[in-house]
Amino acid sequence: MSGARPAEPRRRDAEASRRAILQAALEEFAEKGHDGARIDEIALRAGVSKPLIYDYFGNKNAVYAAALREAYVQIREGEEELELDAMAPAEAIRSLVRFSALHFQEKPWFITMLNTENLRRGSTITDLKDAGEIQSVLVRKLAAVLERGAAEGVFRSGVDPVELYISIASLCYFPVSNRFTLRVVFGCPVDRAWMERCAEAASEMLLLWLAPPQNTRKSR
Amino acid sequence: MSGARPAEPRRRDAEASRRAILQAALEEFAEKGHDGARIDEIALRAGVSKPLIYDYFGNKNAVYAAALREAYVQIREGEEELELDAMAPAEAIRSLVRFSALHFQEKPWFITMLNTENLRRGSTITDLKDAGEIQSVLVRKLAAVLERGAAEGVFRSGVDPVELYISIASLCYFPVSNRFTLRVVFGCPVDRAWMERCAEAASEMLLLWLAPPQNTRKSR
Amino acid sequence: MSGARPAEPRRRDAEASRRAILQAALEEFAEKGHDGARIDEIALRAGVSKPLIYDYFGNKNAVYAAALREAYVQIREGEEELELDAMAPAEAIRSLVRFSALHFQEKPWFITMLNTENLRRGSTITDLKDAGEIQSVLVRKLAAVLERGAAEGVFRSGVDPVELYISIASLCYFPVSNRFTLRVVFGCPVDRAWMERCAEAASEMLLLWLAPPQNTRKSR
Amino acid sequence: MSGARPAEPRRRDAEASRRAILQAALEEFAEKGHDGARIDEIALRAGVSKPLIYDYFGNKNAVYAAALREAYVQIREGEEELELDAMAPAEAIRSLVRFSALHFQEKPWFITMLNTENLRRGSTITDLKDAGEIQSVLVRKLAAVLERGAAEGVFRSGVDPVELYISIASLCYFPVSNRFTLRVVFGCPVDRAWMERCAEAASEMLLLWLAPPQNTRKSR
DNA sequence: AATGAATGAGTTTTCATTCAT
DNA sequence: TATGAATGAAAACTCATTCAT
Repeated sequence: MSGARPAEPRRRDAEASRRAILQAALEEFAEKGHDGARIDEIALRAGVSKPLIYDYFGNKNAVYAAALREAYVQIREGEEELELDAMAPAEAIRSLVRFSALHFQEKPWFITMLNTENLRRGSTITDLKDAGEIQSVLVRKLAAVLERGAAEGVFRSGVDPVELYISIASLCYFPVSNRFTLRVVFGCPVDRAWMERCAEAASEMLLLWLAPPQNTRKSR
Repeated sequence: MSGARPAEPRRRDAEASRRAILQAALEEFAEKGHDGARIDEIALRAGVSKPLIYDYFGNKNAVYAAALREAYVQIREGEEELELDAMAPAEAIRSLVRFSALHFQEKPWFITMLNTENLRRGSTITDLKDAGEIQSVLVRKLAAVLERGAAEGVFRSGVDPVELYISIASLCYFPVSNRFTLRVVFGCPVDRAWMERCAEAASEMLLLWLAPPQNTRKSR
Repeated sequence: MSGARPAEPRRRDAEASRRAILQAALEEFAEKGHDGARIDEIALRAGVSKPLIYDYFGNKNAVYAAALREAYVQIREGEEELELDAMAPAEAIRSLVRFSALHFQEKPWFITMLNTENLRRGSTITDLKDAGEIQSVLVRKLAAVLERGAAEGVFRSGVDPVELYISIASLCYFPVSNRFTLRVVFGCPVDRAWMERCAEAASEMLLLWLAPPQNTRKSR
Repeated sequence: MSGARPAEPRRRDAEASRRAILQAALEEFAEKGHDGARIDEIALRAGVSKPLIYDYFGNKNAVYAAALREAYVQIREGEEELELDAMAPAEAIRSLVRFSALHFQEKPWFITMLNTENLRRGSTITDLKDAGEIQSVLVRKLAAVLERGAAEGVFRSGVDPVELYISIASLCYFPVSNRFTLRVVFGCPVDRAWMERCAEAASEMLLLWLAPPQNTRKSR
């Protein structure tokens, strides 16, 4: 029932072993949460023995911390590839919304890791030294887009880039994070097409909100 | 170590014991998640012995299912008290947004229970027979508000009430659900005032989105 | 191979279970030392399950601490039964020496517990609140004997009772504590008879040492 | 590590590694006992890798056996340097007592190794082929001292040198071996000065005991 | 001669659950 | 109705030992 694929052995290659453990941990913690995750299962998924995990990370919490960090690193890598500078402001927003929705859906461990960490009241992320820097890049990019948009007259000015980012994330996060309860409670068909419509609606909503006061609606 | 307050004993009152266990379970599961929750701790919080919990509920999963159901019941009770019919359409929207944001923040167990259940891929809610009905009331109310708004010319027509509800929930859910990571990663001061500004912005955004095509912005 | 006797079960009697665990722990720690002792083995010896041990004591160290305390309690009980007041001073000394030698030999856990605790640099006994009082009774009794002896002119005065006790213990302790190495290195027949000759010699030595300056030897 | 030397023969390196391991093992086993000692820690202390230890010694027990033997070798070396033949009999006794007390205190691994081995019921020393010879030298020297003393009329005759040695060891061993528990239980200030007073008293006691029947006390 | 990489077989500890009253 | 006593099964973690170079 649990996704144990023995994984081919990578013999005597410390760095490869480390990375295998990290990815296995990310998946296991994301699927089961901090307390539901099993070191045994991580070892199985990574194709290594349990003691090796302790050799490399020390204890379960440290493995968890490394997995949490990895979740952030992975989304940051995706965000950094976005070339927002090269796009028209409205297009940049649409692009980021689309990326977020996609990433949340295709790398499901990101959302569940965040939920798990928030359930634990952020006790681990607080200790990750570089957690702050980890997303500052994106905020700076967003600030630039907002400025350009204001200068070009397509956005109103004075929008806080962090607030904008949180709105984007909110609209993309909830439908994915809560897809199982939504399916049961509202009967939503929580599939790819539905998610894309969500992202579409989110872009609409955000661009309306960013539009300058006197502007009439342009919409799609 | 966790917030165990022994609670005064309720002697020989089956219904009271049941309710004490239920509330204790709701808090424990909401604080620690399904796997982190401890039957011992629930017994302690409820001021009863462990075997009593098994007598009443059968096993840990059944206690969890009852707690999950209780979370929905509690929010539905709040929503039913909202007199959306008596308000102007825009006011009704604002009111629901405010209520959602407030409820998420003041009854923190709702969000964490949903996250926990979604981490478990909805395996429990699927079996709750009445889960579907549980929120249909609200959707019907929202549909009525939307119709009234369209009739009065303040909303565009053709808006799906479920989609609207999900958007409302999204904007209110994420900032509360992720408050610990947001604080660390973005340095947000995740307090009451900040949440109210989030709700304010959410209302703005939603009303703009609901506005009919030709309408100019009203804003506050 | 290890001295596991399943022991008859004492069902549903908390105090009896506690005592069974304590005695089993005393024997196991005394035989194997702190790190060699096994909780599994203690459970087996006591005829209870492992979790019960954790219920009652908390963890291995706490079990060890309780066992160490018990070792002292047991020897104190023996010492308290000695009626030194009723004996002539020299007889009291002989009696205490004999008791010590006997106790060391017949309750072998006392010596090995002390050795174990000293190997651990007294890290546990330091935290036992009542460790100090535990032997003060005996020292007071010895002081009385010394005073009586001095008054009667059979002992010199000014002997420190603690120093005397340590000398007694030294002479009785070493031959028992080191019986295995002594047997191999010196070929001593470390049996009951040999131990009694040791105690005899110890008494001689101590009484000579206690004798007042002018006294001529009485000997046996 | 040592840079400017004409390449040393490999055998010398091997021998140095062996000795480093042996001393590291002696210290580790003496500090933690057989079961508390860690091969990892021995490797660390010795500055070599774990597999090297297995190459040289085979397994943990063999390392332990070698360390135990080394403890005896070291004390024998000290005892052999004592020139008991050149001293007056009483002086020889005092000298040996002083040496024992000093050695026990300054080479603390001797006592803890003996205690550890006795905890293990001598299972290792029994297999050391040369354990017996290891201290016979000292016993022969002591026998000679006793004979000289008897001939000179300062000792009574018929004293068993082994019994004498055990008495000496007893009085010097216990206060050092049990210094941690003694400190807590009796409040003894177990420092250098205190130990010297113990040795002093031990010499007194032993010489009184060795004195011939008619002799009056000399004392200091 | 020497070591970094890896693990099998335990050991302590935890926890949902049942027994007996 | 209620609970103190007890445990089987499993989890995190450890450690002597071997592998491969």
